[in-house]
Amino acid sequence: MPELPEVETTRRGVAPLLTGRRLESLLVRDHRLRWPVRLPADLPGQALLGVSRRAKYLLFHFDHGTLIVHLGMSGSLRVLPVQMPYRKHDHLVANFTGGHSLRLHDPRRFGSVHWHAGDPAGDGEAALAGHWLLARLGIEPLDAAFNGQYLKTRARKRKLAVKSFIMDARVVVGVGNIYASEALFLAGIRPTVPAGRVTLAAFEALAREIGNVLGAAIRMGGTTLRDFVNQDGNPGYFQQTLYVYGRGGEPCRICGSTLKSVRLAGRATVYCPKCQKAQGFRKPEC
DNA sequence: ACTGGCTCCTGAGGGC
DNA sequence: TGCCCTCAGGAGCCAG
Repeated sequence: MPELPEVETTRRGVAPLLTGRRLESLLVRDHRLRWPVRLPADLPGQALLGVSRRAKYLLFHFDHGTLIVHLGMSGSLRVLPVQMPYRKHDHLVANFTGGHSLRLHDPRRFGSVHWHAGDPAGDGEAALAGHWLLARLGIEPLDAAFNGQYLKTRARKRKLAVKSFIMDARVVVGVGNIYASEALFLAGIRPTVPAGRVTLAAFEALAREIGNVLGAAIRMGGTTLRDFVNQDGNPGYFQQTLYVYGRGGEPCRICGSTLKSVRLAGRATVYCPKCQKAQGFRKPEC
C-alpha cells in the first residue's frame, strides 16, 4: 500500500533512470484501472523531461503533456531491462531509449493513469495544477506552511474525527491510515476527537509528528533505492516501529495499556486510551 | 457546506 | 492441503 514516502521513493528511483530518454513504445496490457486508460497515439516519440510528485500522484512530464500516475493501494513501478518478461498484473509497459522498460504493476487496479495534454513551458504548469484530479488537493505535509496554525484554521467548526480530518486530501495530502494513526499517537491525540475541538498546541504537535514520521520514512526509503531497479526490497518506511497501527488488543509500547480498536469512516483505527487524550497531553518517550 | 457510506479489486490470512 | 469467508485500503462520488 504505497503511502506518500513510497511514492516519493519511487519517484527518486525512477527519475534518474528515465529522465532525458525518449519513449519508444507504449503498451497498455490492461486498460481497466480505476478509470479506463486512454493515452494519445503520439505519446511514443516524446522525451521525458522529468518526474515530479503532487500528493500521491506521480507526474511524468513529456514534451507535449504529462502522464499522471497513481499507484492506488497495490501499485508499483519498476524499471527493468526491456527483454524481461511481463509479470501478471503488469498493466502498463513504457519502453524508453537505452533499453529501460517502465512497468506499472497493480494487482488490485485501484491505481490510475491519465494523460494531460499541454507543453510544460508557458502556462502548462498552471494548467496541470487545474487538472480535475489535482485541482482540489490540499497542502503538502512537508511544505513549510503546513503547521499547527494551518490545521487549526482548517478545522474550525469541523465536527468529524480528527483522524478523518487529517486523512482528507483537501486538507493535507499524503497522510494515509498508517501515518495518521502513528502521528496521532506520537502527538498524544485521540483519533475520535472532533477536529474542531483539538487545541492549537495539539495541532502543532500533530503537524510536527506528521512531518517527522513522513520525513523519516522517506529518508529510510532512500536506503532501498539501490535495490529499486532489480527486485522487491523491503520498503524502508515499513521498518519504522509502529506504535499502534495493526496492533489493536496488544499492549501499548509506552504504558502497557491495551490498545483500543475502533472504526472511523470505515477505517481501522487503533489508539492507546491512556496515552491519547482528547486534547493531546504528552509526547510519549521513544 | 459537511459528513458518512459506497465502490472499485485481488491477495492474504484465519477457521475448519 | 484446500476451500471459503472476511478484510484491507485510496480516494472520488453521491445521498442525506
